[in-house]
Amino acid sequence: MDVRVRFAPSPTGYLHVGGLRTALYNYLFAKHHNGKMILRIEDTDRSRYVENAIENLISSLKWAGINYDEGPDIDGNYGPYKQSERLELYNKYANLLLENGKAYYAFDSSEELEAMRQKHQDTYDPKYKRLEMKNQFTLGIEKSKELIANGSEFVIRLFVPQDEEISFNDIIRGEIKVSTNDIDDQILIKSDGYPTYHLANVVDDHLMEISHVIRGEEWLPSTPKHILLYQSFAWTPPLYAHLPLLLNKDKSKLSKRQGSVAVEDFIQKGYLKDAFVNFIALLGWNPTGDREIYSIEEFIEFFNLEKVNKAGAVFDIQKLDWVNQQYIKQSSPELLASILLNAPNEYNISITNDYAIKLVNLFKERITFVSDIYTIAPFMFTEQINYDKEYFKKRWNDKSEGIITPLIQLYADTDNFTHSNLHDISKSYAESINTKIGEIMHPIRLMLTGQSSGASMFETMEVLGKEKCINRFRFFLNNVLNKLKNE
RNA sequence: GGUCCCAUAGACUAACGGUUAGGUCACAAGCCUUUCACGCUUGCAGUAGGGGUUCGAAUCCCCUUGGGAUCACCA
Repeated sequence: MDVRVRFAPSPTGYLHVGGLRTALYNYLFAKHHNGKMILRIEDTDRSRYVENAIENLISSLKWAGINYDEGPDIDGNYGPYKQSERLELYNKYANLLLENGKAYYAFDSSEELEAMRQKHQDTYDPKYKRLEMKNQFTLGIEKSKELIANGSEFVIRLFVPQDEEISFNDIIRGEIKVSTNDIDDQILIKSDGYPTYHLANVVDDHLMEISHVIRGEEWLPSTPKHILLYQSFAWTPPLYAHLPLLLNKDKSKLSKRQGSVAVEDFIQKGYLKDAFVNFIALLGWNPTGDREIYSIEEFIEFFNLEKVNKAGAVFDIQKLDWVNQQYIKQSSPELLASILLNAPNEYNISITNDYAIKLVNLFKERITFVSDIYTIAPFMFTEQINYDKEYFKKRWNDKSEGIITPLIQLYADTDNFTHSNLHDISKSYAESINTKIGEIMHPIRLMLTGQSSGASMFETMEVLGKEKCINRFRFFLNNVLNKLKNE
């Protein structure tokens, strides 16, 4: 069997991280089996139309490297790939069900439906009461057709039989059985002529020859309806795999209320694509359990639905950040430099690629995001050094000025301003005056950076360059030191 | 409330029915070091509870408890 899977989001504004995980698993599964992945846009709710939503969705998928084979922007033999462009199809198949007695017309207003639910509120039974409402059964087929001919609004509902058992085999969860007595007479075609998810989904999956439906667990309760639809059409249903949910800290379904859920938010925060994908892939599935970092090729090679977990997984930002750090450490300086150069920052200077490469090499072991360099090392971008009183008290003592002044002259006298030479000069100087190197490192860092800790000092000096270092030393001694002492 | 799904440490997870229940994040300590990180080492911490089946159960079955999803002319 040819593997054909689909990711079928509705364009409600942005791609949810749960959606990305679903898309990713579809992609990994398709690639693993040399199959095809389809992107289908489920835009059958006109009231929820959002400008640019499809473009956002696609750009987030592309960012993550999920390259589907067919979709609204990639032609295939099963298009169109937007449901709003397939309306005749749904109506055609709804009519087929009507003719076969598997579906029927109904004319209830939203007020009447509301009243019906109110009436059965005590038993909490909101299912459609076929024999109590206004439809083809209570009005008769003649009257129904007359109403439609006269322009009455109508919907088409699925006729759900009594006392039958619907069962299907979920790849992740095994056999699931539900009685038809628990299934509602679902609306298939809305009064605006658009299909609901259930009809459109089944018709499209069939016509697009989808072999495996891999989707979120929230769809599990409506899968029996879909099976019933397949049976009503006498079609063979696809295989199903319902993925565990991504969860908030409190174990509820991951939602906007408890933090970012839009993939674009994570892009904007500066997560590396490969890191984010790596983290998402391992939420609910792990090929071995003793590795945390995999390439996308390895994910494709190892992916299998059978090993996907059943229980939901909490989306833990702390671990995401750790994964991102791992990727920063293993990324090329060129890549990191280009990210740094493109990251927004508050400094009105333009830095060279060469300088950016030096910066990422210097700081990449102590950042979570590349752009952190701008916040942890302002002294690399501006001469406006902020000298903190607390740091001064911590890193400067009565002897510091006497120790540092001659050393500055030694630095000024060398033409070889490399970290190793600076280290040698400093070390032999410290030995000559019989002091520990820490006695000179701390004051130097304070003078140059205003900070009490940070990256390797001599490497920092090399990146900064001789001229800036000497100027800052002198400026500090002449203009800053007395102020700090007197504060 | 009905229906369905789920249950290994705080979080992510591994474990043909046979392991001292393994790895990772977080947390703690130590080492490294000019500081802070990185790294390394060590530690803390788990099979929800109760019954079965079995020579043997985290693993299979049942019950309880707990959590979640879903029940729209939204997807």
